[in-house]
Amino acid sequence: MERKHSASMEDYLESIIMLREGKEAVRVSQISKALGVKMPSVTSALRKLSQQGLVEHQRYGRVQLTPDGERIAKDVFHRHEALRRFLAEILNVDPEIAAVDACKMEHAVSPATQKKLAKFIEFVLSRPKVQPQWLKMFDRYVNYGEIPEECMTRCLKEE
Amino acid sequence: MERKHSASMEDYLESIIMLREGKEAVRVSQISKALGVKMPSVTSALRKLSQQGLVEHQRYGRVQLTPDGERIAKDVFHRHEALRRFLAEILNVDPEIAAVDACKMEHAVSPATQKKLAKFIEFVLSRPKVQPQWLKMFDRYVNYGEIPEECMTRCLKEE
DNA sequence: ATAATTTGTTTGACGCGTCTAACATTTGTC
DNA sequence: GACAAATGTTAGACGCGTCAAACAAATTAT
Repeated sequence: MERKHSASMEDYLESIIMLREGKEAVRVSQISKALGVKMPSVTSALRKLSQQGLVEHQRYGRVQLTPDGERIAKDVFHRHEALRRFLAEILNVDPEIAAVDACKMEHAVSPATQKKLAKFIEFVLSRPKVQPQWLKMFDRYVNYGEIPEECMTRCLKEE
Repeated sequence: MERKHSASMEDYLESIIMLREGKEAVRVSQISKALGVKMPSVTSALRKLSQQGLVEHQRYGRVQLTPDGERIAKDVFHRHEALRRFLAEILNVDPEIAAVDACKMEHAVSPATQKKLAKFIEFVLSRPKVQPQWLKMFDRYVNYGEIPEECMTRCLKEE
């Protein structure tokens, strides 16, 4: 689980796995568009990833992940999703902003943190009876400040 | 609140404000050690920050933040602290790892996210009666899996 | 099937942040 | 105060990731 890849290379791998959903294979132009970089950047990134055995890419052809590349791409994607969901569904950050922030933060999350974060999201969101009040309370706290203790207690007792 | 500074430059500013605590002024060597870079890197970063009006630094002299630099440094520091506390005190990530992760993530947090995150930490930690059970429950969830609903209810009713 | 368009690659350049090696200044010591 | 040690700077190089310009292949339209 050593994180020996740069943020950029992780972004390329992640974008490949995301673009591939449903479709057969991925084109350079798609990656370029998805990441907001020009095509030469993609070409050169792919050469590098190819040398590292993470993607398959023949000239003018489609791009595919090797098993190793797939593994890493999924890992990055999971980090991204955990962060995005935490921001959007728990902190109630605007979805657009949550996605953007998650995309930058994902590269900095250690395995230990990732594990805890994933558990935390489960913990907070998985109990449907608790979750709505809880998050509503938080939202109220964000917008209007402290919540009277008695209200807190009353609401939570309803679980 | 436009984030127009690189992660590196933010790190330099943050390290200056952190090293300055208590002491009078900050030396290049201290920054170098704190950030794990060689002194020439510090010198060149300071030149850049100086041109941008964020630090005061005369040759062979001490380093100080300008009001602008101070503002930004504090902002970075607050992001760092919010993340570190979230990871360490809520997710219960190992403190060392939490600090390291926070230090890398801090550059990716938008103002909107920062605001919500700070509120969230307050919300979770500020009510001393609720907080210990709540976090203990999460910890148990992390280590042993799902918690029976009735236990959950019983524990939370105690608030 | 040939021309026009879209897609992809190569080349060479640049900015950023880092480093080493060599040099300069300041500080501490005798 | 001179010398040694510690501290800081300059100069020049490098890796990374990006880009624009020029070129090449593949695709689409006529």
